[in-house]
Amino acid sequence: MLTNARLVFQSHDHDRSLVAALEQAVALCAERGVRLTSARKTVLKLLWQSRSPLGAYQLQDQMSKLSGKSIAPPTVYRAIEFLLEQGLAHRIHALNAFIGCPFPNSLHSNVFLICEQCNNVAEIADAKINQLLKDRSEKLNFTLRSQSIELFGICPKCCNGDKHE
Amino acid sequence: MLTNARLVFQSHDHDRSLVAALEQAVALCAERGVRLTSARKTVLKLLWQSRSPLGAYQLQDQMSKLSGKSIAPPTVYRAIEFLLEQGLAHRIHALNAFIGCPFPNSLHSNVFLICEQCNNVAEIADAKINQLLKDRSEKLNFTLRSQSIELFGICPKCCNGDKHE
DNA sequence: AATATTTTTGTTATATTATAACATTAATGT
DNA sequence: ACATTAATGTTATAATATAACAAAAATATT
Repeated sequence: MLTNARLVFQSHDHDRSLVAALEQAVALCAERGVRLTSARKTVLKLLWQSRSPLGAYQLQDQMSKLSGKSIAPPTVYRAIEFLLEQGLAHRIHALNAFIGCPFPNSLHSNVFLICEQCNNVAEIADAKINQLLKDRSEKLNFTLRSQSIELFGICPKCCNGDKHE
Repeated sequence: MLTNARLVFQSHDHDRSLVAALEQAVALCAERGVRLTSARKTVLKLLWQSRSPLGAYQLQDQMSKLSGKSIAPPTVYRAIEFLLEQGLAHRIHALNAFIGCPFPNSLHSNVFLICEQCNNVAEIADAKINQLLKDRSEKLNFTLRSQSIELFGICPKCCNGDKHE
């Protein structure tokens, strides 16, 4: 099982993972011949800086502040669209919000652990989960193409009495 | 594994399952001492009549037509809220749409098979899936409280060349 | 380098989904 | 019958997302 849960649900050097994630994104885009433009990079950076998912309009606010000029929704949504296509970000459907993907180059399962208290989100990539869902689908002659698995609960940090963050 | 997939993804006597579902809902609400009012019943009926999930504004349209008067969004959303609370309907987050629950009185897992072609949705309740997700969560000290599992793909009916419905 | 082509961004407007707040009506309990 | 609670009606608006077209920037072509 691949996960960033221990990282996300604990204090850690967030700046370092941000830098690493951005470097990886740059490399991946170069490799694929797609353009990680400045708007796209900014959105990715903002998503990474936040441990919890950000909505499009939160991103819009932050981008406006950063750039000093007003940013329209389509700008944000286009950047998000690109990042989703490239697997650099994920959409959390239950929250209408977005989050940076911690392992963009691995085949993974879109399994998210969402803390209802601090709103932090960790991702799991687990072969067994994938296999089981594939098995169940096949049994019903359903051809599985993609999945969205959102688990809600309380993260270890919040469980231990920490009030917020 | 409990599922309505074979039913949903095949031709079947839809009216009969509708009647059965409504009867069960009436019984359940009586048992719990909550009121299945006419608005709520209408929404449940509409959700059941449709094999694919309906959005709030689709429900609004249909309710308006049925009643001959215009229905405002809050009316629809309140009915939906009630049905969700009672476990008589589910929200499909990825579609912002709602569907009747085929087994409202069983502890189940909120696993949905969503056909990308005909939009029909089947539900699975599977102990093994639940257990596995619980295990993974526990391993990461994450206290699982609820889940939303949405699987996208092609249902057997559409796979066999049927174009729509 | 100049031009054509493609891709990305800007801009305006609007569609879609969802809820807040308060008035009214209906159901239930006393 | 009256008080209380629950549900619905009504109006307005918030929050999320996209369509359509113009402008600019990057890339490819000559």
